[in-house]
Order: sequence, then C-alpha cells, then structure tokens
Amino acid sequence: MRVCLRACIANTSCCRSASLWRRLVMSASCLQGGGASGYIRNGVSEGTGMYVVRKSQAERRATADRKLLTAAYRIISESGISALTCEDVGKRAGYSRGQTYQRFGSKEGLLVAAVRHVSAERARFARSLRRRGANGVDRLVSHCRLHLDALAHHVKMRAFFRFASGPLPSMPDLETAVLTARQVYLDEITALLSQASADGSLRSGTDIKSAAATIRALLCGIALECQSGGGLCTFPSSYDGAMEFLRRAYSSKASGRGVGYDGVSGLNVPV
Amino acid sequence: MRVCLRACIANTSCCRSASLWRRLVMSASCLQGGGASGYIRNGVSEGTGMYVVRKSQAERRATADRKLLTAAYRIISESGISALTCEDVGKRAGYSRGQTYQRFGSKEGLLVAAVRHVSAERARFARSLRRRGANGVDRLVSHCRLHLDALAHHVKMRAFFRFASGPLPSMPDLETAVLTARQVYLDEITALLSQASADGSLRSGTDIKSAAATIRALLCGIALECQSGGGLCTFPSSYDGAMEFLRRAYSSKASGRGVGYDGVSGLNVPV
DNA sequence: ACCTGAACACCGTTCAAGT
DNA sequence: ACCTGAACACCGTTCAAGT
Repeated sequence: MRVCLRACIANTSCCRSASLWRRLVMSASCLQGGGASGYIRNGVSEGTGMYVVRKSQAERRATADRKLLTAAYRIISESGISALTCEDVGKRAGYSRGQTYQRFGSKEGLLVAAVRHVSAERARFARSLRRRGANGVDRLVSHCRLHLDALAHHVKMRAFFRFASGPLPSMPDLETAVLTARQVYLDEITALLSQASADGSLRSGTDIKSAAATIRALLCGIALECQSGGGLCTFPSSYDGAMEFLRRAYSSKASGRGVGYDGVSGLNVPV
Repeated sequence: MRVCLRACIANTSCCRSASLWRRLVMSASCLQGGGASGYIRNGVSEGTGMYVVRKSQAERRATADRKLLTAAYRIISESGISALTCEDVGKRAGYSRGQTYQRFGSKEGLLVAAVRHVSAERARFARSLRRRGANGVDRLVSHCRLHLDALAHHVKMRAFFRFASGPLPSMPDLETAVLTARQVYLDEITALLSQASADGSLRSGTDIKSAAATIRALLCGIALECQSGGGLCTFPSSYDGAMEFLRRAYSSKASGRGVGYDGVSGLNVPV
C-alpha cells in the first residue's frame, strides 16, 4: 500500500495532523536522491499504535547527527565555543539553522554531544599512544608530550581543549559534561602516576591525587596558550621545558642537569 | 550669563543642534543632586570655538567610568565574560544600557578597559606581596601561592584570571589587551626567576624563559579549575602540591622528601 | 517521518530626542 | 554636555507548514 503524498495533500486540506504523519516513513531511495520528493506512506496498521520505521530513517538521523557534530567541533577548534552559531553549524553540515534543534533540542544539546564526542576521541587517542620510556615516569612524560603535540594535528583534540580550558556561560548541562570530561582526563593521568609509583620511578612521598591535579592544570594551561595564538595550535618548543619540569618534579632519580628532548624518539633523554 | 535650558527648549523648538549644545556645561551642584535638572549654559565665547568645561563634567565622566568598570569586573568575576550584558552593567552601575556606549564605545571597549584595570590592579597586588623565604626560589613559590590565594578574596583577581584563562570570541582588541596583560604577568614571573638565578637558588641549567612560560601555564590552569567550581574561588589544599612541585623542579637544592606548606607563615618548610 | 523558514525574544548597537 | 530608550540587526529558539 503506497500513497503518493503529493496527491494526498492535494486532496485533503487538513491532513497534516500528527496522528497521520506519525505513520509516514521514507523510502530508502530518498537517501540517494537530492530532493525530498520521495516520501511514501506504508506499513500502516490501524488501531495498533505500532508503526514501521525503515532503517533508512535511522541512517538519515545518524547522518544528520554526524554532519552536525563534525561541523560543530570544526568550528569550535577553529574559533572557539562562543563563536559557534546554529546558522553556521547548519550551513557547514548542509542543513538549515533549525536542524540543530531537530536533532539536539538546543545549541546546548549540540555542545554537550560535541564535548562527549571529542572527550571520547581524546581518550581513544590517549589509549592509542605508544608511550616510550624505561619506566613509569618516562612514560607519563611521553604521554603528556604526545598528547599536547596532538593539538597541532587533531581537530578533535583542539576542540577538546577548547572545552576543557574555558567553559560557556550559563549552560548547566554543558558545564556538567565538561566536568565529566575533565574528570576522565584526570583519571587517566592518575592511572599513569599509579603505574609510575608501582615501578618505583615516582619520587617517594608524592601525593598522586595532588600530582594528577597539578599535571592536568599544567597541560590545560599550556593548551590554553596554544589556542590564543590564533587559528592553528602548535606545541611550541618552549614547552619542552615544561616536560622537563615534570620529570624533575616527579622522578625518583636525581636527574642529571642536562636532559633534553629528542624530537625523533619523542623522549626526554640524558645528554 | 546663565540660561535655564528648560525655558530655552520651551521657547525654541529646533534649538538642539550640536553647534548649540556643544556650548553647554553642567554646574557642579548637579553632581550632588539626584536628577538631571540643573543643566545650564555658561562660558560662551561667540566665534572663538573655545568653550569652558567645568571640572564637574570630567568628574561626572570619571564617576560613570568607575561605576561601569566596577559593575563589569564584578559581573565577570561572578559569572564570566560571556555572561556580561550591557543591560546588566547599566543596571548595576545605575545607568541605562546605552551608557556603556556613551563611555566606552562598545561592549568590547568596556571589556578592554576592564582587563587593563584588573591587570594593573593585579600587578599592584603582586608588588604589595611580602614574599617570604630564604632565597629567590622560596620567594618565587611564596609569590605564586599568595597570588593564587588571592583568588578567594579579591574580586579583581578573579576577574583577571577570567580574562587570562579563556578569551572572548571575535574581539580583536580585547584579544590584544589580554595578550598584553598575560605578557606583564609573564615578565613578573621572569623577574622572580632572574632573582633566583642571581642568588644561586635556581637549579642550574634552567632556561628562565621556558620556566616562566611553564609557571604561568600552571598558574592559569589552576585558576581555571578554581573558576569552574561555581561562584567563589578558593585555593584548594590539593594545590599545595603544585607549589611543592614548583620547588622540586626549580630549586638548586636537592630538597628533602618531606617539605610541607606552613599555613601560618605562608612558606614551604622542611619537616 | 525529516526538514525548513517565518516569527518571536533577547541582546549588542545606533542615534534621535530629552534633560 | 550627559543620558535615555526607541529602533534595528543578529542569533537562539519555537513551531506551523512543506516535502
């Protein structure tokens, strides 16, 4: 049973009630076409309240979500959170301004989804890091360096630090989501410190909780500085010193004076 | 020669041209009164283009500037930069929304003035600090700690870190002003490091420029975390560890393991 | 169903009018 | 002169209408 909607609308002037339209699904072929002219009605089972929704609808929604999110974190990584407008997001994603509301309910909803996405991506990136070094502190420092290095290459990482280093005003749900993302980041650093403690490379007497908070503050502070330099963020060589600083403060070994960063191996090495 | 403006306006319907009004000044008594009913015209010297402007006008402007600025940095310290609206500023300062434009040209103009003001106040506060400690590194650490401690008590300091840890979008002049304020802050830390270097308490081999950038990043990162906790910022005890970390990383002495913060003296002391 | 765009509210900004 | 507030533009948001 297929009914052309154009004809339906032409014949009945008031046929647009929700109860009728809830039964509409879209044919899969529409996803390929350019326009929206392929709407059909099918699978109607009168009186049961159950409706058939073809997979293509879910796909369409997923596509919209993905495009909007991608537009959002690109804008954020380029220009910051407050520069984002729904108009811009819609335009980049190939939709109208209203689409953000269709999919995420509000601008805040979009931002919450965006911070969760980039936070998850950051955590995935962090897990993928091949941290190098002879011991836990070496690997901690290597992790921090590679993590910050990623600012130059990963748009999602830049977006993450935009969220982590300066929240939006008066958006409680966003604030909660950002705090969660920051907590995940803190837990990650805490885990690395625990490993360093376990293998004896962490300076004895170091309070892990406090050290993790300090390191996160340092990394967010550095990321903040990289952002303010304009569009693209690079990891300035002046922050090699910050990594050296981490090693000095937390290593159990009385490190020699001359420890330098080896750009090839990504390690701090004695020289 | 005094002319009551009310009468002037009643008699001439089109007397409001700029050329006429440029000659008006306000009597000093107006500043004391509540309303704006005391406008007078005086000191007119026809054809010379020179006009007498009584001090009370300058005072009035200065008062307006001060009230608007105070309203601005209070709002910023409480709710952040993007939460500030000209409506709010006007209301707090006892003016209309348009007054910000009268005095500062734009919201950005107000923000630039605000960041300069709180930056200058921060520098003044920093100079007033009685840094304690036996040597340059001790005094550096003491400075950092007292500086961050001030977040809990000084509204201007909270406003400063709102600016320093997360700039506004698409406001080039504001960005420049914030960069300048951050540079002043960096120079201050650099000077303290230089003193530590001079008296031999700074770990040899430390690059002062890089160390200053690292320390500023750490301090801004900590201030950022204090802000996100809601209204009032306090210096959490977990950041005692960050100060200890500074000492470990930059002191030339191989410090003993147990160094703790003495809340009374404001110093890190061996225990 | 998804999507759009007119309509509204809010706020930054301007500027003619008021004192 | 200082100051106000109506008017406009822009953007977040809603929602009736279009497909």
